[in-house]
Amino acid sequence: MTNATPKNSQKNLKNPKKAAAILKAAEHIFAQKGFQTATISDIAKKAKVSEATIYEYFSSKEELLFAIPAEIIHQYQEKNREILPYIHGAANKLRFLIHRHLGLYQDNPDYANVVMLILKGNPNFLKTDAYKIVQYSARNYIQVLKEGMENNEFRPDMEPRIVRAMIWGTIEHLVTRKSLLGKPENLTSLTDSLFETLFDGIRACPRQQPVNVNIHVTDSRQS
Amino acid sequence: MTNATPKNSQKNLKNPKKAAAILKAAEHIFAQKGFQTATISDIAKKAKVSEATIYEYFSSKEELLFAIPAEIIHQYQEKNREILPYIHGAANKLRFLIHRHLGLYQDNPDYANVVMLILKGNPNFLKTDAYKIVQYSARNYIQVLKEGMENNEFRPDMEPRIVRAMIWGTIEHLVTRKSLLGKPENLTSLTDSLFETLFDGIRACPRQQPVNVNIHVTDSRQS
Amino acid sequence: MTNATPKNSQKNLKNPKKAAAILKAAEHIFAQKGFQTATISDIAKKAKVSEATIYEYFSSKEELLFAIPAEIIHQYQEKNREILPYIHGAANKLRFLIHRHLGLYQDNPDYANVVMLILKGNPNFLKTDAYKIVQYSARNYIQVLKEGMENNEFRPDMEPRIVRAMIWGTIEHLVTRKSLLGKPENLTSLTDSLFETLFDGIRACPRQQPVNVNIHVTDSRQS
Amino acid sequence: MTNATPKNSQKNLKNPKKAAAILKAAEHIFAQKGFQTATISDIAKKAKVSEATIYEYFSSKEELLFAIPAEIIHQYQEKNREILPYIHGAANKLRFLIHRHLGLYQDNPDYANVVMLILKGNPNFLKTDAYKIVQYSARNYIQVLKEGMENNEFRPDMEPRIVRAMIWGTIEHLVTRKSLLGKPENLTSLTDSLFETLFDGIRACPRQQPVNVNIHVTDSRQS
DNA sequence: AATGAATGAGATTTCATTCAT
DNA sequence: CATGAATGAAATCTCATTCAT
Repeated sequence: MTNATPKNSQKNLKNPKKAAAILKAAEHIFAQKGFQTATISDIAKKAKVSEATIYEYFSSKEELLFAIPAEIIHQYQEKNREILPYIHGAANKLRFLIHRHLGLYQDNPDYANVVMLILKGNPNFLKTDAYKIVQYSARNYIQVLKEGMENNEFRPDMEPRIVRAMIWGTIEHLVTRKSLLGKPENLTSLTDSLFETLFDGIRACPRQQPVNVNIHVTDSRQS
Repeated sequence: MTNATPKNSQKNLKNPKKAAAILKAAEHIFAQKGFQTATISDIAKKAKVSEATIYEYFSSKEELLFAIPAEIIHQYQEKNREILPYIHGAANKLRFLIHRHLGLYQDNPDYANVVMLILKGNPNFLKTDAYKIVQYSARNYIQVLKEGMENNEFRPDMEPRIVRAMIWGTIEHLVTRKSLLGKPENLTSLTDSLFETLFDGIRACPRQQPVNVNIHVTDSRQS
Repeated sequence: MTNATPKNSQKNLKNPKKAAAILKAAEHIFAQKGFQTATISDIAKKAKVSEATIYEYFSSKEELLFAIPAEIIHQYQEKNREILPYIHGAANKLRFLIHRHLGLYQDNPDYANVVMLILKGNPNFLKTDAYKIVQYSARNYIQVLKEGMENNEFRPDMEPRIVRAMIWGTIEHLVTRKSLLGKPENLTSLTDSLFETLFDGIRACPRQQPVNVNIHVTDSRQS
Repeated sequence: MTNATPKNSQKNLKNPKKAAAILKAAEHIFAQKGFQTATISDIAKKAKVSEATIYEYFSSKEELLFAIPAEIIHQYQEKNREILPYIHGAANKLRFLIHRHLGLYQDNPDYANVVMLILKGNPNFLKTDAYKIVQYSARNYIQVLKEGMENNEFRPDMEPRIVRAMIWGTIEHLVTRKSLLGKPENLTSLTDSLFETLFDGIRACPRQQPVNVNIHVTDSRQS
């Protein structure tokens, strides 16, 4: 029962196009119906393969579920890695990460559903390789936050873990709401609000009344 | 799912002690095993009643799940309502709400599991009465935030919905992490970090706003 | 997975009549179709219960199979134990045991099929409690054989284990043939042939031992 | 099951080496796991061919199973036929047959497993050509037994079919025990015990009390 | 001749749920 | 009220087998 060599360790097995089609179908069906309610038969139908074929590519329904994030996250990370160096300043980088993060879910609503409503509640997902990538992606934030502290862009007494928790938590909260209620129609447009609030806090500016300076120019010259 | 005539509209039906025992058992078993994996039989065993008895009190497994939050949230709200008036200032109220919120999950880890890992992912929960209370509880935050804006404790350009999303998101993120990874051992001790970060932001040298200077030049020279 | 308390340790669970009906049906269907070919559905239909009910009484198809011999062997043993004391002489007892043994299978052809064609080839059966009874029943033979050796009914240099193997082997061979080919129509009628051959061997002119003759010569002649 | 035009009537089709390799692999895997549990995939892996290739040589899993005995029995028979004429006396021949029979299984434990635990319980096997050879091999015994009766080596009232059943039954019983329990480590060493018991029976020698003969010599001569 | 890839076809098993007592 | 007993209804997963290359 303890398979040293799991049946399908690499997803590239056999026909990768078909594997991708199955994954896409699974993503959609799971997003639509949830994990338990969705059936392999549904997914097979959508992917236009037989149920048995799905098992040629993924050894169980759960493995199929866990395989969904891999590709999408990989590409997401890749692009981040590519662009980040060109952005100057930790604050700008942070804003970029948030924007990308929200964009990821905005552009892939099925994926958002799967992650927020299904994967997040599944403790087994934590043991997954896909989860490793997620963790890795979390480190991006920490790096940028630390960079900002060294830079003097961010407060030196900032606690990166709390801040990251705030960012992720907020994003996940917003994405989940959108998944369930459809409410924040547009996620990426919230980037700035989120970023600014995070950056400047919510404390009222200590009443920055303008200072009035009266300058009286007296010309002592005799013209 | 929307039962016109729900079998047991009031949970107080029959023996309320037994209903509570069943709920407590359900909370524990669901927290332990997840919704699908948990069986009515498990819950019946834990509650020391027969499976059929559970159906005397709750009309379905899902209704049983959805019934879990009612009592605990009710008491939570009650206490909040009771204490809040005695706290001065919106900031202090906000800090209090955060502390209570974290405390709720910290003190009820089974409940935390059920909410974060099971209920949050179940779209049907939104149709529930129990969810109404949750929504109501969200309004507390909004009220306090608005109070703070009117007070001039919070910035006038603050967006309450975003801020509330940040608070809830962060809290849920932390609680979920604790549920899954056990990691932030102590949740309530994070209250201040969270609150301060939210309040003051992460920008270095905050309040570095330029001073507005009105220059009024009066020229007494005779031209 | 390692159930300390197997789901249905005692078959008497619930309605013993129903359990017996299921067993009888299973015996018949298994005998007819073999283990793999037979389906739970077949058995359920024959027993006039639902498939699920079968699983209320027996936790798996294999357990159901293994449960078949228990009752029948128990009664067989019981009767043997009851009668044996009234039979005089090891040879007679042995003949009786053989007769009973053949009779058991002759009177229960379905049971014979199940044992000879299915159970005998299933290594898991050896771990079964039912198998313990079978072993116990084997000891009957050994006892009687030993009794006969002490009695001087059987040769002192006889090897009980070989003889028992011969008896069991022959019986099983005959029963299997009957199960498969229907050939020895009547099994019990072979008791005597088997017993005699075993008893006297196949050597021609047995007991051809030289006769010892004491010659006592009395001479009445007058010398 | 009775294929009018069996796909591969002669096993020598194509590459006979490969056919033999597949058969050897099948023998091993079937012996190890049983018929149902063993998969074509297992066998293919062991034989280092693809699953499809197996179907080039054998038209079904069951045909593959049934093909296992052919070669081994053929050689066994061949050798028997070769040697038997050189053995004098039916008793010696019988002893030889028993010895060979036990030796066959002793030297081929996988084969023993397959025959005793799998083939014996499969009624379809009886329809097989391979089974014909087995039957033929049984006739050897009958011939020798009859020869012994004509010879006056064996009792004239002996019943060859019973005796053959005893021999086969005993052998199969012993082999099965060894397959399942590993118990009679060495099978061939039991040849003599088995033969002697069969030959001389188990009856104690009838207390050969010496016969007293009184000879009274009377001399009627007149001296 | 050999095989990689695809699938048809079911059977076992599990529970939530019901109902008669 | 409480429950023991019965079951309906599926869904996952497994392989033997086929076929195009």
